[in-house]
Amino acid sequence: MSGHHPARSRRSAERKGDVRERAILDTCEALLAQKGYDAMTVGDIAQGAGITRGALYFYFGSKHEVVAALVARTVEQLWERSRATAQADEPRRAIAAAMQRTVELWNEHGLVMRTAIDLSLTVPEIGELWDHTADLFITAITAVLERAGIQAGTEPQQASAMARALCWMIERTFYHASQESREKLEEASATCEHIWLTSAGLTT
Amino acid sequence: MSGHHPARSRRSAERKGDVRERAILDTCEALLAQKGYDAMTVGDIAQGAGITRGALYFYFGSKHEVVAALVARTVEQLWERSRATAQADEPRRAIAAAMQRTVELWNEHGLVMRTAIDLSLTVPEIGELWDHTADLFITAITAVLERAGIQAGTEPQQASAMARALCWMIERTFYHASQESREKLEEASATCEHIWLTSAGLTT
DNA sequence: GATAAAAATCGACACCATGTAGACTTTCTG
DNA sequence: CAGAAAGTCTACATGGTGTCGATTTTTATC
Repeated sequence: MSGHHPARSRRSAERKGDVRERAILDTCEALLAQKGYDAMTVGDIAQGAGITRGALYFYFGSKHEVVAALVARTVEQLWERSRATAQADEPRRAIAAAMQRTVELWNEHGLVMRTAIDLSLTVPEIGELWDHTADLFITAITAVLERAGIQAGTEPQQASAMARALCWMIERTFYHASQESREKLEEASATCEHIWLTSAGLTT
Repeated sequence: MSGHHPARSRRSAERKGDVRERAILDTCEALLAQKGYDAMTVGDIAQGAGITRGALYFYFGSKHEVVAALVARTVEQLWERSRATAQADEPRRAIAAAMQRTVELWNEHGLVMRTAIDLSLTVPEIGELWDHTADLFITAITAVLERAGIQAGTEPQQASAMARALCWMIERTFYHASQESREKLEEASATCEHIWLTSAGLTT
């Protein structure tokens, strides 16, 4: 809109391709919601993004790469938010906060997160992304458990192993609940929080 | 070989097709282990079973149907064994027994169970099979929790919801552990058992 | 054990999605 | 404005799925 400013503003740091690339990922996300991964064809994505299949392959080498990039984009947001969250807090409070944050994550990005989980096996790159994400959560949970007095260590009944199991519990429970409704998610969250608290020995 | 017995033994209650069908499922299971679902082609399965693709389609309508039948075959074994297990027992003992049984299940059928989970989304028939299986487990866990004194009901902190979360925890934890090694599975089992016990209020 | 129906098998084909290749057009850059 | 880089297109090659009709084998029956 009416850019009457001097030369410098001409800076097109934003290549046309950057816009297209974003459009592709956006379309991919939308189609994922509409038809699911298998039914979604590369042609569909291209069409949605306003180009042909051939052009799409200029940006991504395969259907897998497209969705991997989508997962990467989403997961990076999660990481940023995780990093931004100070987690030095009293255990009970930390657990409540973590669950609250997780509900938000699944509400906002449930679709892509479910897709990431579903494709972890099929698309190695996505598998790594998701494993890394899980590790972040496991580390965080481990820290809370230890601060709550659970013995540190990797034996079956020590913090590390318990955190892993709790992480998978949350992942799977939210995976299912987020497919149903926000209410189910809230309930699932409450249940997971309760089990986490109990496991941490924080039974009131 | 030299069947000099009377007429009756001639009973071919076993159609040739029954043998083939079994061969197809066996081959499918083997290939699943070798190359995974995506890489495994219908031609591969047919070849392994000693027939051509065309012949395979006489038995099953699609690749999906083949693997769904394989899952069904496996899952029916689980159900039988579940039914055979008397579960009226003191909670602590019941939990230990259940986990023991679950380890055996995953040791024997881990591959097919993982496949079932992976394809639950893609193949509706498999999804139903697995949902039903999960329900059996959830019901069983619920019963144990209630007998251990957890309040019955479906609110977030009551037996039913907790059982669901615990079930998913076990599913996911075993899913990952069974991909690694038997030792990991044992450890995972111990961890899950510990969390289950704690959640049931049976903390020694 | 001959025979007709049913069961099983095959090979060829149509279809569709993926990914590749090369020519062409637009956009940047000096 | 000219050349390079970025972006786009159409056409094609490949490979896997599922269908079809013809054909052979098995099974039941007399």
